[in-house]
Amino acid sequence: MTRLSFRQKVLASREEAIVSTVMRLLAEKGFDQMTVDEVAADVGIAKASLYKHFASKEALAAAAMVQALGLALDQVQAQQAVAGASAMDRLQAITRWTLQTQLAGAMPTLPAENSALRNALIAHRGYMDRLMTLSDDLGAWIVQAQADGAIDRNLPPEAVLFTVYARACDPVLGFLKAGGRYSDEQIVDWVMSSCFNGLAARP
Amino acid sequence: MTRLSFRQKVLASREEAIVSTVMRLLAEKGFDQMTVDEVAADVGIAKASLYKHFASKEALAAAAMVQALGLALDQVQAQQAVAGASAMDRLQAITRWTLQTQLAGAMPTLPAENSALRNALIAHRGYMDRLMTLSDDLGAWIVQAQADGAIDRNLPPEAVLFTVYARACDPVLGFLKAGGRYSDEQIVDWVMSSCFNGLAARP
DNA sequence: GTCTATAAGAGGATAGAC
DNA sequence: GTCTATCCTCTTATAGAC
Repeated sequence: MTRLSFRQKVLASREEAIVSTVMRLLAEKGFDQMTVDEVAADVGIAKASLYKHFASKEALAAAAMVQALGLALDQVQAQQAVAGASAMDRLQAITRWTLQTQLAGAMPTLPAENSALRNALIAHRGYMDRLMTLSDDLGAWIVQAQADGAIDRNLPPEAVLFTVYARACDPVLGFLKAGGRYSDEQIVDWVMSSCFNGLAARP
Repeated sequence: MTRLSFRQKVLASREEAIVSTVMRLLAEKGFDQMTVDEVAADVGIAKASLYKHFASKEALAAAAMVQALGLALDQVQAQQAVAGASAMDRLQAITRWTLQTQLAGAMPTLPAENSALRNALIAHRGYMDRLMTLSDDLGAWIVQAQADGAIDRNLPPEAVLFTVYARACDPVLGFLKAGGRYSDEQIVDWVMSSCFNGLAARP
C-alpha cells in the first residue's frame, strides 16, 4: 500500500514535470514549433514513455493549457478574497498577473489558428470547463465595473473580455523586452496603461 | 522585343498571383500551417515551377511580407497627402486601415516566434528597408502627436509604435467576428476605441 | 519555365523486449 | 512504464524530360 502510493506519487510528479516542461516550451515556441522529441529530451525520458502518459501531442498541450487556466483561476480566487477591492481593481490585478506571467515565459500562447489543436481543446472537458468558469468570473467583474462607471459602457462586455484575454499573447511585451533597455516591471506598467488608459492622452 | 516584353509581363503577373495567394494564405493560416503544395495548387501551377520563381518557402513568405509592407507604405503616403490632418489623425487612420485589412483576411501575421522565417526576413534587404521606412514614418507621427499632447507622453514612442504594430495581429478581431453578431465596421470601431481610448471609462 | 516523379528528412506515433 | 528501434505520413526541395 505504502509502496503503491509511493509509486503513484512518483508517477504523478513525473506527469507534473512533463506538464511544466510543455507549458514552458509552449510559451517559448508555440505549439507548432514545439516537438515531442524536444519535450521528451527536456523531461529526460524516452518519447515512447511520454505517450504512455499522454495520447498525443494535442493531449500534451491540452494538459498544459488546463494547468495554465488553473493558475489563472487561482488568481481569480485570490482577488475575490481581497476585501474592499472594486471589480475594476480585480480586473486590473488579473491582467497584470497575465502580463507578468507571459513576460516570465510561463504563459502558453493561445492557438487561434491551428485547427487540430483547437478541436482537441474544444473536445477537452477539463479545458472547456475551466475556460468557461474563468470567462464567467471575469465577465461578472466586467459587468460590475461597467455598472460602477469604471469601464467604458460603450464596449460590449464580450469585447472587454477578449481584449483582456488577448493581452496574454500580446507581442508588445516581447518587442519591448527584446530591446533590453527596460525592466520587466516598467514594461508591464506601460502595457497596463495602454490597455486601460489607451494610447491617447487623458485630459 | 514586343514578344519578349509580353512574356515578361506574363511572368511578372504570375509572380504577382503567387504573392497574392501567399499573402492570403499567410493571413489565413500562418507560416507554419501554410504548405507549399497548397500554394502551388491555389495558384494552379506545379510546385517545381514555384521554386523557379522563389528559392524557398521563406522567400515566398518574404515576398508576401514585402508586398504587405508596400501596401502599408502606400497608406502612409495617402495620409501624408491629406491636408489639415494632425499626426494623431494620421496615426488613427493607418491603425484603422490595419484592422480593416486584417479583418478582410489580407494581413499576413507577423512571426515573432519562428526563427527560420525571422532570420530570412532579417536577411531580406527589401523587407528590412520597408520595415524601417515604415517605422520611421510612424515614429515621426507618434513623436509629433505626443508634442501635440494627443498621445500619452508617459509612453515611450517605441511602445506606442509596437502597440500599433501589434494591432495588425490582434486576435480580438477574430474572436468578435467568430461570434458572428457584429459587423466588421462595428468590430473595428470597438478595437480602435479600446486601443486609443482604453478600456477604462473617460470622464 | 513547366511538368511528373522522387529524393531527403523531420516529426508524430507505435512495436515489442524488459 | 520505460526503453530502443522502427514505421509512416507529411512537407520541403530537386532531378530530369520536354
